Amino acid sequence: MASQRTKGDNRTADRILDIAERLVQTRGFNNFSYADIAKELRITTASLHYHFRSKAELGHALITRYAAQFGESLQRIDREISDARAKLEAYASLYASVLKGRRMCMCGILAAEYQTLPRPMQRAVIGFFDDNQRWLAGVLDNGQRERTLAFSGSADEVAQSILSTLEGAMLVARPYADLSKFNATARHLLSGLAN
Amino acid sequence: MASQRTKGDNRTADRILDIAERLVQTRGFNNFSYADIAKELRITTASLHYHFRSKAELGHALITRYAAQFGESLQRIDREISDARAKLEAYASLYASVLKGRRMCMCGILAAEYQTLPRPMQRAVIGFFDDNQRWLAGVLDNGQRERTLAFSGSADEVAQSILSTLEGAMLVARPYADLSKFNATARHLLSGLAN
DNA sequence: GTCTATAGGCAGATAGAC
DNA sequence: GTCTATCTGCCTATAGAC
Repeated sequence: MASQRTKGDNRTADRILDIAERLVQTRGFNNFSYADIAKELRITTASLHYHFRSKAELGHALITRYAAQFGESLQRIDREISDARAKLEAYASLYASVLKGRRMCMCGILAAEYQTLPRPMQRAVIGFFDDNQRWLAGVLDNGQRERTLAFSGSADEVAQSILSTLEGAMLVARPYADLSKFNATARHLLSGLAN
Repeated sequence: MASQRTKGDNRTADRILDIAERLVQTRGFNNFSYADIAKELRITTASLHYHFRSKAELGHALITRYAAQFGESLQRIDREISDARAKLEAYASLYASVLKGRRMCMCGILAAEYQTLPRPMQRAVIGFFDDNQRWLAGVLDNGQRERTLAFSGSADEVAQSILSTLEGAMLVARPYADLSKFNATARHLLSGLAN
């Protein structure tokens, strides 16, 4: 199918994605409508369908863009920080900054709705988690070799554990609107990896 | 308002709650309908409204019952297990058994939808988390005194951390339908509290 | 690219008979 | 307690004019 990239001007498509992204991260994929976006953007829902033929397609585009942006953040960490422990702290800060906006990690909230999502979105959520875990495992491996990190079990298992803990910390802290609840968990998590 | 408790026979109400509970834990509160329950129970949606006047009321009853059952499980742990570390393992097993049924913790999935929930349900979700954290903090305090557990930071912070980690481990593991992913995180979590 | 108009379905909820 | 019938509203999506 022709993606919106093939259409000349995609500033509108980007603005749609911006609004939809915020709505997904605050309300979940099934709990916002084309009407919500249309109202905010001051266009009609019919126009939205020109940019994204279906909500499923919009949803898939959302995850794709989100994962790409997150990947860029990880590359920036790799570029600017060499110490493994500092990398993990920067990683946790990515989550904290999302939570600061009263949002969940997009794939965290989609994981909660997983069984109601269209297949392509399900696969993309899994892909996001896999990418994160792979990156974390790499950081952990390096840290262990350089003796700046210490942990028992495999790097994969600990990577899984870090991802889960940060997602859970966001999930639980958000209803309280209390960033310090998140930070306490992140701090405890990282202190367990100190050498 | 007259709750369904005041009405003579509440076997039907209980069956409604059983079905709705499973639907919430697999799909989320906003992603199932009275029609779903009605079909499974072979009654009409109009009859459902006799037992629970509104979906909001049904949702509140769901959390209340879930929290009460969970509380009973905690009491049973307190009764049957004295070692603090073994209590935490039993606590993690509660989560594992929920996940085994492809379900999320009810309040975990409701936390993801938090901003779309009616006020009374929001308060009940917070209450569930508070209760769990309080119980965990008590276990941690005892374990620290008896030197069977060791951790840095306050018992409250570590309790918060345990709750968050287990909720997150469920959230992330469920799309993979892989219990071992959950277990790896739970094991890593508890190993960090060993003495 | 955006609009009006509308289709077709599903949601939660209520009235009133039995 | 359960039913039929119905209401109102919202949802995603499409046809076709501009």
